[in-house]
Amino acid sequence: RLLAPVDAPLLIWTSRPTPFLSLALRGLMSWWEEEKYEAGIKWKFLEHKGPYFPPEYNPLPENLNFYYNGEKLKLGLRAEEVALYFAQMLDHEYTTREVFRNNFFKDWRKEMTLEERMLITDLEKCDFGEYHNFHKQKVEERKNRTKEEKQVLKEANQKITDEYGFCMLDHHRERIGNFKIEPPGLFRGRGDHPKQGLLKKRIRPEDVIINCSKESHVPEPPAGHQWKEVRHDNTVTWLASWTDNVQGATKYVMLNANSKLKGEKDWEKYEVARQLKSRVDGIRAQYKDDLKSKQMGTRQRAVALYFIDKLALRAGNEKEEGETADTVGCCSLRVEHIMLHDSLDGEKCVVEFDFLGKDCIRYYNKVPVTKRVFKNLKLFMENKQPGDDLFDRLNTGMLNKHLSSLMPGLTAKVFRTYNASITLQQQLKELSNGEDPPEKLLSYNRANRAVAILCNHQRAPPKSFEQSMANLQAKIEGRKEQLTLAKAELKKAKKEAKGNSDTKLQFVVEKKKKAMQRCEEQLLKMEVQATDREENKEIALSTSKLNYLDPRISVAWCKNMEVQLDKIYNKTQRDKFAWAIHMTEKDFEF
DNA sequence: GTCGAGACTTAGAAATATGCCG
DNA sequence: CGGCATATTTCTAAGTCTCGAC
Repeated sequence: RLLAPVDAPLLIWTSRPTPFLSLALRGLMSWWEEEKYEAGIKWKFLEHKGPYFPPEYNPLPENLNFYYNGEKLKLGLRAEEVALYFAQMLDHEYTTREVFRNNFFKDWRKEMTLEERMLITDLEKCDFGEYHNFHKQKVEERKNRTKEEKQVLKEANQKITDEYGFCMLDHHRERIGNFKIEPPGLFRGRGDHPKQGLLKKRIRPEDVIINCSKESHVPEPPAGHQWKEVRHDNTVTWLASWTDNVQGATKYVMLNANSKLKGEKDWEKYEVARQLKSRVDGIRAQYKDDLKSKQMGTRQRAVALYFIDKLALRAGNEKEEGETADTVGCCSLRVEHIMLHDSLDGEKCVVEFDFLGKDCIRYYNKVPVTKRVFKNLKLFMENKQPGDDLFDRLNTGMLNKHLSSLMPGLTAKVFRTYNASITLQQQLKELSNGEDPPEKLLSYNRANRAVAILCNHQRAPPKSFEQSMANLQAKIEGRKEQLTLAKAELKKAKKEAKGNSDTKLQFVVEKKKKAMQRCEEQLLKMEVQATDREENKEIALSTSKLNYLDPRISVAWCKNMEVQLDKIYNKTQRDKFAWAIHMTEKDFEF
């Protein structure tokens, strides 16, 4: 375990607690300048108002009807509410899926009265049309709200945030990340999820555990209700929790990313990754050596580590079958997920990966590997069925146990952080040659993009992508014409001014020149933007920026390149990375 | 060693806000 | 100044990893 980040300013000031404490107490110090608590203790004082509950169900107007088999039918309140969840989603592809429909129907029937259940036995015979239209109408109304109405709503929301969105943690007033209890609805899993469509039930105060300090004012449950439990556990960071009925998982109310608790953890994460930097050569030498081991388990571990390091694959924990979509990571790869090519496209020993990873995002890649890795893979695949585990003698527990013996704090995911950050740093060095601001930004985005590609961070292309590209192209053409015109005018003005000492004419030349240059600049800016956008069509940059790239690399780059920080980090991101912005100098090296 | 619960980070989609252009 | 594209925020699912019971 790390006690303190490697090159952190001196944090442990136990020898002079008084001035330190008073500053901290008065809120004059930033958290990254404060002393840390002993291992495992996350806070000494925690006070909050409890989570915010969504409004109760508001019954539909009397005149709205549901039809079963063409017959008008008045549903009871509970059945009506759940039916509306489904009706609201009718425009979504989800509601056409067999699994979604069956799951919904099964759970919906549980909410029905006995009579309703006797009657309604076939989802195909259900007509939610009026519910659906009612919902669409509501959405339309929401869209058409006047400025004044929007303002009123905004203020009401702000009031809720002011009251429930903050807590006191030690001497800091901190923003809470998700202080709103998740509203009920139909479960929307990603990809081919076996539980899609199941009813996600309404959470009541009786389901919620509150965590706060003993000496704090315990939050009041909503009128007429009780909390499930109030506990005072300062070894955890959550303020409230409940169990989700669909997956049986615990959900938490936690602090915002700009908080002390989250920030410290983030900082520590990058410090561990930097430690890996200085040890990675040795670790690579070792797993290369392990490829020859007599122990099959060791060899499998070595190949897995090779993939995790080279391709930034996730660890790949086992998953409970039938509970989630069928996705894999490194350790859970199956024989069917890779194909071996002795030679492909002029390269030798090529492994072709094709599998669904986290969030059912497809990982597809063709990678040349070393002979030894290739031979090992052949061996691991011998006499196996497509559905068998590739690494049958390995799991994430064993892998991480081994890693933590190589370096304290080292786990599989540290390689992702390390490789992402080091790639950004290298790319920024290679790509940036002092140019115009838009070109510098393009370089930054390209470096970011290299990381996003490494980590396989994808997105659905924006709906209006083609249109917006075409618009931009048209604008570029327009600007080009304008530039030609501007150039011609400049030439003309120069000609007129030549051999003429009239300062007025000289002045005109200057003016035309400026106009031409401005035009040129704008054209360049647009062309750069077009390139950037095209390259970014199916790549999501935000995930790596937020979770994998040591912000100090970016802050140092901005300082060196004289780029405004807000060109690469928006307000939220600057808040989250305040610690890095505060402490980073030009010479920072990851 | 194995297993499941628990706690926390990482993820892309969807909703909402912003701002730009005619 | 309104409509639309883009940027930001919100939402919550889906991972990783640790720990304690057996």
